Amino acid sequence: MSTMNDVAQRAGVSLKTVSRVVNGEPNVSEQTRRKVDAAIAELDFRPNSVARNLRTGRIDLIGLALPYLSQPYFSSLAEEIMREAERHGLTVLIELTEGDAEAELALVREHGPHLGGLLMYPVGLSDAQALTVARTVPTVFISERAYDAHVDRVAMANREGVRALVGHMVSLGYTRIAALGADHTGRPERAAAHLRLDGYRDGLRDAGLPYLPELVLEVGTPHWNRQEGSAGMRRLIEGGIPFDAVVAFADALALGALHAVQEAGLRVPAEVAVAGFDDTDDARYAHPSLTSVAPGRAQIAREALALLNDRMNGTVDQEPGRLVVADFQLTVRESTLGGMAAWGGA
Amino acid sequence: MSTMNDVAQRAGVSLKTVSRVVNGEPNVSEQTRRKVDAAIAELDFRPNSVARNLRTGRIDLIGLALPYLSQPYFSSLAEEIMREAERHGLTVLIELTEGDAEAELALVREHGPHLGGLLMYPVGLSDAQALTVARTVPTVFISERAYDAHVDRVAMANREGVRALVGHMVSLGYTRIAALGADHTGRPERAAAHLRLDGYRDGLRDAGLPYLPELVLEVGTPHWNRQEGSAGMRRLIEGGIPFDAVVAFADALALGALHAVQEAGLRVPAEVAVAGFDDTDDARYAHPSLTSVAPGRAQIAREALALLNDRMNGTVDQEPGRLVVADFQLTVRESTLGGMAAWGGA
DNA sequence: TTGTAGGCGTTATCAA
DNA sequence: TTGATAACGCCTACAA
Repeated sequence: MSTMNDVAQRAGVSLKTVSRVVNGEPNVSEQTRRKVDAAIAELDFRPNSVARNLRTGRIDLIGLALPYLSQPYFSSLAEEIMREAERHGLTVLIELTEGDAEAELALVREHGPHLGGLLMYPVGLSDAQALTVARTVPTVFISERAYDAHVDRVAMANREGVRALVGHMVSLGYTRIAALGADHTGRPERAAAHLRLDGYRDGLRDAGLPYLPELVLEVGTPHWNRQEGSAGMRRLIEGGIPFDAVVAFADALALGALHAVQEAGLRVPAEVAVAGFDDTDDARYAHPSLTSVAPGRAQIAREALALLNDRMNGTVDQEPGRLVVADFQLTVRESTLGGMAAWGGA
Repeated sequence: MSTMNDVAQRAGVSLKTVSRVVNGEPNVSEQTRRKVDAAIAELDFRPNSVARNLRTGRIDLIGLALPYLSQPYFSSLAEEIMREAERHGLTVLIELTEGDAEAELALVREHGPHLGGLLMYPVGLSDAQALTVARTVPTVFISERAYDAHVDRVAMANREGVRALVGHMVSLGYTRIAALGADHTGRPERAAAHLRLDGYRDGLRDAGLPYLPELVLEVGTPHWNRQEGSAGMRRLIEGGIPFDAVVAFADALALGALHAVQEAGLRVPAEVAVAGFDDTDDARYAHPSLTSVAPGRAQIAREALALLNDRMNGTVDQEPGRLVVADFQLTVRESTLGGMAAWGGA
């Protein structure tokens, strides 16, 4: 690799002049600029970002800490974030935490000081630990859980999204709407479940429908997967409790429910309507295709990077602790609306 | 952040002595070492890797270039690679190419010179471009396509895997076995399709079965998704060509096929057996659960990092161009074996 | 066993 | 508009 020095010699100018041209600074004559540009091209010079970072103390590398990459929500979130980071001229270093507080902390201890910023989807972190993280490196959380510690955060419209889902069901004439995925442990890391249940209650209230505890299904583990969804739905069916719709708090739960409902010989949506949350690809390709709430992944990525950028550049005097809630979108498909769309369609 | 200088002052020793302690070099008295360690702890000193890298020219950062992250195969591969990289003390910087040769090259131009190594799943790269990449930075390809340019490579057992799949079908008594996902364009970037078709022929030959072109289904696009699988299968069914098994070249195709077969009122596996390739989570959770070939992701990650590590450290005198083919595993589930396993089981 | 001098490639300072 | 010189934090070579 050629260095700035090589370019300077070749162009017959000083080091600093090359630096000026490279960084687009003013006060360089057009003629000099051309000479330098030519030399840069000839030598295929590329600035050494390591050296640049050392000198400026600014780092164009941000960390992205996620529990997993193999779950559709996280991998598509990661994709969006990487695209957005590129727009900001930032490079993304991905770390997996597996949802373990110790791993989340270790990562920050290890890499934090050498990162320009950090986007984290915290799982196990306590309030105190969250503060430690945010003190080590400019941080933005992507999380449904609110932290006491003041950290900038981007969240989904959990409550409003489910509320709209229930409203949609009601508008189609369904009245005995089950909720799938509730949590009654009250543990803070299950905030998404709590907020979505709140939204479910809101939706019922909007419609003047009663809240029936027997229609609210908890699932065995905090993992919202198809098996849990399927098992939960089977319990409801076997319990003989009448219902005509299911609002699941995640697409995976909804897909499991879909399976159990169909296995029980019930037609979807003629006899039972089903909807999910997340709008994953699986929802689009399911049979029937699944109505779902799209949480605005692109916006989440955009907002998260905007907040982080502010912090990194110090271009904001507001205290950390800002909250942005992304807009959601209700994506209606066959599982609530019937056979209008073709299988696999949007 | 405190620097080595701060530590040196605090401990009352020279900069170099601190450096020795930090890097675990010999020739430091136990007493001095303790003094320095104490100062390091008090100041919470962490070596600045930027400065270190600038000086040593060695970088513990590797790039991982993938076309997408939102497809299950790539996200789970990325997970495995990150786990393995951590074991090697390497940090992973992920880049998305979207399968575009220009993006693949740009990424290498931009970041290549400042990376310790690169793992790439090339898609659009020509032979000449592959050489450019490998010259810029120590590179290992994860790819089914063989490049003329000598670059180390890790691949799946495409041919052997499908051959085993066909053998499995034959052992269960199926004789009219369709292949789904063939490519007759011969384009090099579709090497996986070619090799898997070879494996299909091998399997038939092993069993003394004839190769019947009417049972070999091409899909419309190079994208192996459910819709393509479903459409392909429908063509076969509507064509009235008798068949009793389907070997799909990807799980997504198999899942689409499963759907089309069931929609046509055929029972799986009683009337038609179905199998895929990749062993994604979707295969495990499908209904019926899908028999598939597990391509050995963990081993692919392990071998790729082993090869890359060799190159980065120069601990190998072999020319680049080594090839490692990962072991595969046939995962038999309900879609070929019947209702022995519970839905959602392994 | 310990320390000094110099330099990695870039940007910042200040003078010309 | 340009350039000489110092500095970022660390490691290597060599000297003490």
